[in-house]
Amino acid sequence: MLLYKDEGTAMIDTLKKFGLRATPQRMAIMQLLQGNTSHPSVEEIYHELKPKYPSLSAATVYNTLEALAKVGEIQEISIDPQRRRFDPNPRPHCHFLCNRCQRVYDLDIALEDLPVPHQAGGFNIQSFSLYLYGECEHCSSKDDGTKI
Amino acid sequence: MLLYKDEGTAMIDTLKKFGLRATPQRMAIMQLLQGNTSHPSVEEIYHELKPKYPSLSAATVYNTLEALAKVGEIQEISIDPQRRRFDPNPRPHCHFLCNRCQRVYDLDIALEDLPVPHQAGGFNIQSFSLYLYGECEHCSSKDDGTKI
DNA sequence: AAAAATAAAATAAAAATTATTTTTTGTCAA
DNA sequence: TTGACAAAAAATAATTTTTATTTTATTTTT
Repeated sequence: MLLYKDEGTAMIDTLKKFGLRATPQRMAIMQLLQGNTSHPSVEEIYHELKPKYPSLSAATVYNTLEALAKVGEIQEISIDPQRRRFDPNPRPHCHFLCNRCQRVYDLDIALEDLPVPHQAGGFNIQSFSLYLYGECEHCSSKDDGTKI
Repeated sequence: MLLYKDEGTAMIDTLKKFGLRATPQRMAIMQLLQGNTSHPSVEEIYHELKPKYPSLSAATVYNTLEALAKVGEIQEISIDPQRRRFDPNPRPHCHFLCNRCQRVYDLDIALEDLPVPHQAGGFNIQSFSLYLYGECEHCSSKDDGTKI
């Protein structure tokens, strides 16, 4: 889940555990994700790290995020039709997309209690996502239709 | 909802009702969507209609789908992180993405009964989607890991 | 019926993603 | 150890998806 006290070594251990190499690029991406609740896109991560890692490519950001998602350290969320977003918290939880400012928020709704079957109409259900849409507090408070 | 007995005139009426012009491209796209349960992407629609409408562009498919979604005649679904998909049935219902064959299916789970609040943590919730992931019947029946 | 205004289509451009190539890192035998 | 080989990851290049701009067509107004 990317929450380490002794960041450096713990991140290396996590990567090693899954047979992944601890490259500077990966470490930087993991560090950026640490406790990040903005659900960044590849572009956002790339843009933020590029200055410090001039050789970094967007493809590497994809590779790293996909690798981390594959082993369950982070999760990909597809609430935003425009781009893929990622959440460093891999535990199933609910997400909210503001129709005005397009920000994605975590929402504390207990998904465990949702009556979603494991089997329905011949489909073998392994996981699910609940995405909510509407207006966030900031945007709601602005009655002139502008974004925050 | 794109289910017309007398297709031509009914589609024209629907478009007129929303102040949209009944162009050949739009009619063709609406016709293709009629009763279509495959949740096609822009590319799929474009590819299918291009032979009959050689001047058709992908942008027009986008424009039409977005226009129809805006007035509530169809809905956009973001279950597939790889591309935008569309459903001619605009009523809220559940979708299932097969992790193996990547097909999207409609699922008959009553969303009305789901205990999703209208207000949570300062967020004003206007709509929601429930996306399920797993293996479809066809893929499950193949135990060798291949797609159907 | 012609001019202006609006809407929609297509083309062109940009952004997002994937495939290929290059570079780096690790492994194993000499 | 160290040099060749293999594996992994990074970067570049290419493709695909989406958006912005321009062109064409339709409607409205005179």
